[in-house]
Amino acid sequence: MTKNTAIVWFRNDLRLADHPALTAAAAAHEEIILLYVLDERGPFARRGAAAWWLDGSLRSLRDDIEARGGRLTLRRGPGGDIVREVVDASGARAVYWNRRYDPGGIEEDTRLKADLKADGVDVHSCNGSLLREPWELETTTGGFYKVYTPFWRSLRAAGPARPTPLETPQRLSTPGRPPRSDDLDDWRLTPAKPDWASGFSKVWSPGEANALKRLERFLNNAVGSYPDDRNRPDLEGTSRLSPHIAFGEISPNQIWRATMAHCDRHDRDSGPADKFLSEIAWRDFAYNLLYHYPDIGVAPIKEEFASFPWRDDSDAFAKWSRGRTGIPIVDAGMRQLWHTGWMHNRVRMIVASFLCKNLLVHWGEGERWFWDTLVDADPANNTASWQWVAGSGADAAPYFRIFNPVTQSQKFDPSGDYIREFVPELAKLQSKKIHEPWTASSDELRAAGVALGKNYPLPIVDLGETRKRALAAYEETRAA
DNA sequence: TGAAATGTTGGGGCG
DNA sequence: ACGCCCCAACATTTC
Repeated sequence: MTKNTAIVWFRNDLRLADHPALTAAAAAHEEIILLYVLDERGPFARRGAAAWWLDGSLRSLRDDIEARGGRLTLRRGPGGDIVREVVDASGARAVYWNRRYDPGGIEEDTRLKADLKADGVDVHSCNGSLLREPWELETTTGGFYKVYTPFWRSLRAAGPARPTPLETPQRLSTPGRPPRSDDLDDWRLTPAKPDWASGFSKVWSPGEANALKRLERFLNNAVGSYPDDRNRPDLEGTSRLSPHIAFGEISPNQIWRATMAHCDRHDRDSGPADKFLSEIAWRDFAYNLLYHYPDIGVAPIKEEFASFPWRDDSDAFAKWSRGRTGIPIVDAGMRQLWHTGWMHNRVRMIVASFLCKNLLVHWGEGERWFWDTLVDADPANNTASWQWVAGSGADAAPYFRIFNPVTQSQKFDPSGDYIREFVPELAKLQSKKIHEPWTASSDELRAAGVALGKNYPLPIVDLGETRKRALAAYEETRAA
């Protein structure tokens, strides 16, 4: 008869180390079906830039599984239905997965779990992607945290749920007749005709092994200066782990332990480690918010924003999304996003503030653009961060906190080298003028080969006027 | 994880 | 020597 077989359903946890669902399944079952389902439904389906990453991540996972004697089964369709099919076809007695926290994912997992249990199939759901589950950390009054700083204090005191990361299973035994699998090439996750991802592979290497290398490199080279350099888009001051984390090629738990161990050995004070881990913890905080505010992706947390006078301005949005606003730091960020699938976090705040406040375009427009163009698109981070910038989120920046993109640019890209990299038409301008080329003299512009309105746009809005307009709009909704 | 407006202080030029 | 003004530089408040 059939052996004691289990299914491990991979989702945003494309790794073999520190994978609680896999470890539990491997410990209890002779044979494991390792399943990934490409599900194109819902607001958080992988597409665009993230689909490019998914392709690389799955290739890496497949190779790592095969190196351990297993097989990765690839299927396409509604996730729950496909898992059900594979259970029925294989006679598997149990299904293991690491939890999701978005409302659609929770609903699907809950229904599937009930269905399978009713038919005598065991289901085990695990925490594979958070330091602590959203229901684990409570305020002293028994509620969930809505403000980051106390959340972080609580999480830091608690530490991650698993004291040490789980080992990679040495041997993965797949049934002799494994389930039918799609061919990854047939999914065509990478672009062909206009290959907009040609720049991605120069910057990124998806996969679990590369995630670990990236972490190692960051710890050895940059974590010490992280508190100073993390806001500098012109430097390699950040870990650039975000896409690896978003696809679960590495867990926050692994990052926590490795960072602590490294800094114990190398750093007198724990300042850099603490600063870095507090940024990792923002992701946990975003999942905490997504879990407790399931409609964070569609509705403002602060209710007064329901009546905010957002503007419908497809022309301005088009210029923003393609990096043609005439504000150099904004255009540099949006072009970095388009060409590399990633944007420095400081610049994300600047371009988002510009969209929501200077252009008064609804944060949801930006959220969707980021979802399609970021390789690190994350359901919790993306929605929570956009609401944070817009001012409508929990613990959001006060609405009147409006960035001046020129000031931000001068402060965080002092030499202008970040702008020069992504807005080459301005490269010859002096550092003093590159942040606001409209203030340069006609001689300076001519010498730099810049013709405003011709080869680089004039600013599409006046920063001072739109700032006042945003404050007035906020005042309006607050009064209402 | 702001920016701008407004207020305060203190050094220096100058009559 | 003194008062006056100017204006950085810094601090506070306001949005």
